[in-house]
Amino acid sequence: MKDIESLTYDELLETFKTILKTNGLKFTAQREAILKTLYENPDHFTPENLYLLVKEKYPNLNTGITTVYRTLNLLEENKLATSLSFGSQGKKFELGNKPHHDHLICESCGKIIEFEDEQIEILQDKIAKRHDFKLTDHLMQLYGLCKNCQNKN
Amino acid sequence: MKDIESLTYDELLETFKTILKTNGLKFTAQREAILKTLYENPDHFTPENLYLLVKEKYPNLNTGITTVYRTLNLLEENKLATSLSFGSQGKKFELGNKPHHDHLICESCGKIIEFEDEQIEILQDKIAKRHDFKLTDHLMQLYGLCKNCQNKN
DNA sequence: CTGTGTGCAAACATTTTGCAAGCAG
DNA sequence: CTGCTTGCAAAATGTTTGCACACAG
Repeated sequence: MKDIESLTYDELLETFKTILKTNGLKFTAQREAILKTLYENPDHFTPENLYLLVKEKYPNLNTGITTVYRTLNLLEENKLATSLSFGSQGKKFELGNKPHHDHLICESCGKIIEFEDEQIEILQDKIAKRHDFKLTDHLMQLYGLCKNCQNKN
Repeated sequence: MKDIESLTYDELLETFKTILKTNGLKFTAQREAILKTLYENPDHFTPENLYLLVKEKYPNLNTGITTVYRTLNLLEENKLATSLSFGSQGKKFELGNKPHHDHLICESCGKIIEFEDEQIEILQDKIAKRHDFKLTDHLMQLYGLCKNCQNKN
């Protein structure tokens, strides 16, 4: 499978429909609305944020937050989305199955920058090997102040 | 200040008392019980786990989980403890102010192995610089299967 | 004594679950 | 039609707060 982030929306939608069919699940308007909202806003969402945005964009669907949670979990189980745990509480989700990218998080304004670094990947593999671990995933988050917020003070 | 993890318990206790005094706070039996339990069990605790262990070791103090939370937050604010956010929910705490160490986490048995790697630190600084970030902290967690759990299958 | 600390219960915040009605296939 | 899906309300977690009493300094 291609990386999710390089798919057009139609390709993504097809992938999603295939997953649903394979699992005997149904394609519904709410599920599509959530997928599309994630696709069109390449940010990191809390379930709450996403819920509000979906309600705003598709008010007639009257989507419940329960459905947002259920859909996000469904997407994550099928590798169409990824969740991140942050400092204090809550989770954030992003569309895509990006095994090799990490996050820089501004502690002042909350901005999240994604980055990739192959050398980090290589080092992680070495470390895992050193401890007899078979790696399945990793999480790296760098916290600090972004350029803007450094200047504010 | 020396690294927390190299302190004897008495030194740690003195550090804690100094912090309390400096902040006009009081040294209580519950706070000591929690600190001592953390010191004697160099593991990663959820507040719940720690609460149960403290209750078991010091049943007469009748420590409440509220106090455990409050004490952990107090320790964290004063850099005597660090908390980690994990996958789904909850936090884990560990004693110590260890700015430069990270975790390997077994997804099967939950075991946590700590490691340090200077090269990773160096790379992180480079990445931050590349994005004009001023780093204050970082979190790196590698998920996988430990040796034992690989063999189980 | 004074004011901080404590445990309890209640409040909160986030996420999950039970259920009856709705709708996709 | 069948049974998966939905929204709602309620439950389940994990964490914080209000309060009256306890106790450290």
